[in-house]
Amino acid sequence: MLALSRDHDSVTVSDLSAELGVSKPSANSMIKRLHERGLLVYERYRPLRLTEAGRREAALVVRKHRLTEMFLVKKMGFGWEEVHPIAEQIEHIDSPAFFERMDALLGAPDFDPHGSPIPDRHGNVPDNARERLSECAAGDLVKLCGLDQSSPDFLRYLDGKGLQLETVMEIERVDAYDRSLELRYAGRRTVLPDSIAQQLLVVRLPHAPSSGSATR
Amino acid sequence: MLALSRDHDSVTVSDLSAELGVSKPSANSMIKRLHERGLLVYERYRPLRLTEAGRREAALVVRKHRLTEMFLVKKMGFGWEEVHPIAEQIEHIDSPAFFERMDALLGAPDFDPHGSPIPDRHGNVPDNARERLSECAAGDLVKLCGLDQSSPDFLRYLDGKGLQLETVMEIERVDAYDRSLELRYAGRRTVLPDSIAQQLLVVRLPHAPSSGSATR
DNA sequence: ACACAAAGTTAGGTATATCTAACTTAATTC
DNA sequence: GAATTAAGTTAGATATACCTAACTTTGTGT
Repeated sequence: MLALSRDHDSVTVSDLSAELGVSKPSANSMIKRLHERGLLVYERYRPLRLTEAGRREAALVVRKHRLTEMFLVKKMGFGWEEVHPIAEQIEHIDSPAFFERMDALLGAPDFDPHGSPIPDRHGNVPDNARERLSECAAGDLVKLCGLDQSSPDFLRYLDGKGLQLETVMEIERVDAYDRSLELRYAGRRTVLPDSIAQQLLVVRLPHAPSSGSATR
Repeated sequence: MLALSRDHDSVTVSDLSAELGVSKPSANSMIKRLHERGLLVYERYRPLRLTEAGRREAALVVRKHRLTEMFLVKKMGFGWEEVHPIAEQIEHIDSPAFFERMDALLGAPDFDPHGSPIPDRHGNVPDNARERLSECAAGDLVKLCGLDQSSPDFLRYLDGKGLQLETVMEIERVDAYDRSLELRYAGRRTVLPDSIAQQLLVVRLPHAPSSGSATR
């Protein structure tokens, strides 16, 4: 529900049934159960919305998932492309102490290894203003800080380009016709198609001082 | 099954049903399912035995459980009395890579935080010759290396006595009547009742050289 | 405003895992 | 060795989570 409501503001029974790989009647009865638990707003034939309690409960599961991904990468040496299926299982472990310990060992991180925000223990999601790389202009200096999608293939593609979170990139040129970007970062020069740039979330940095001008 | 077959050599339906907290018919049908999967030997009205395949499969779950306990204690800072319920959940995670990583980070330990042996990745259980503290005699020098029981209360009791795995103890005196033991270790002198000593597994060490005699 | 397609719902069926109650087999005691 | 008791099993009920097929509602296009 929470994932689907990011894109479309209201979610349909069909969306859920497709997402979960179950029939529509099955999705329907799950929805009714969640409604009885007060986690979503349900009226027959109407689109669905999470209640605040539902959104919070979902965010707490997301918190466990993303903390786990971070732990797997930072403390256990996994690559960012392998952690999702493991975290999907561990997120269902029922032990507040376990996840609190992870959080503490990681230094209470705000973002997971894919740059997605980790909700706090009350279900509030930290939000930083990020924009898509595809919306930036030539001359901009930006830092990669999130991904719109985290499929293993995509992550390996980025690995192949030497791109990681926190990589600082300078946009050299934007092609007027296909909107592909020519970038310089970490001593390389790369061209990314617009389709990829749309999936990369960045923060804009103050422009690099070309001559030696101290900040301030 | 595996846990129960440690004590009694053959296991009964009632034992299992009591252990699992389900009715005997439920235990019975579980047993039949395991029999169909070739994991245990079952004939109507006869006692049960694990097959070799069953014993191995069970040992691999125990491996995951004990590796997890070790990881929680050594890498995440939990106390030995808190890890069992968490490990009971994590042992069911389906990810060979996850447990391999744990094993590697821990340096392939042979024993868990309670001194119980960790089966290897083929389901073989390392066995070291251990005996009960209650069977030792005055004058013996022993090292605590395992527990027969690991309930949180028992573990906290041991914490209170300053007893941990690897603690080396000298047996000062064994009471002829109640068989309680007077011990010296870590700068303390303690009396343990026989009921406790029966639960402590130790290895016997060569006697302390009272005068300066070099080993060899 | 009506028809029609898409989405949502209900009804009813199947499979599974549990239970209780009744029955069968095995083991023990006199 | 027969009777009694404990253990094991079968039969049948209940609850749950899914399914397919049939039906209802909504909303859109002409």
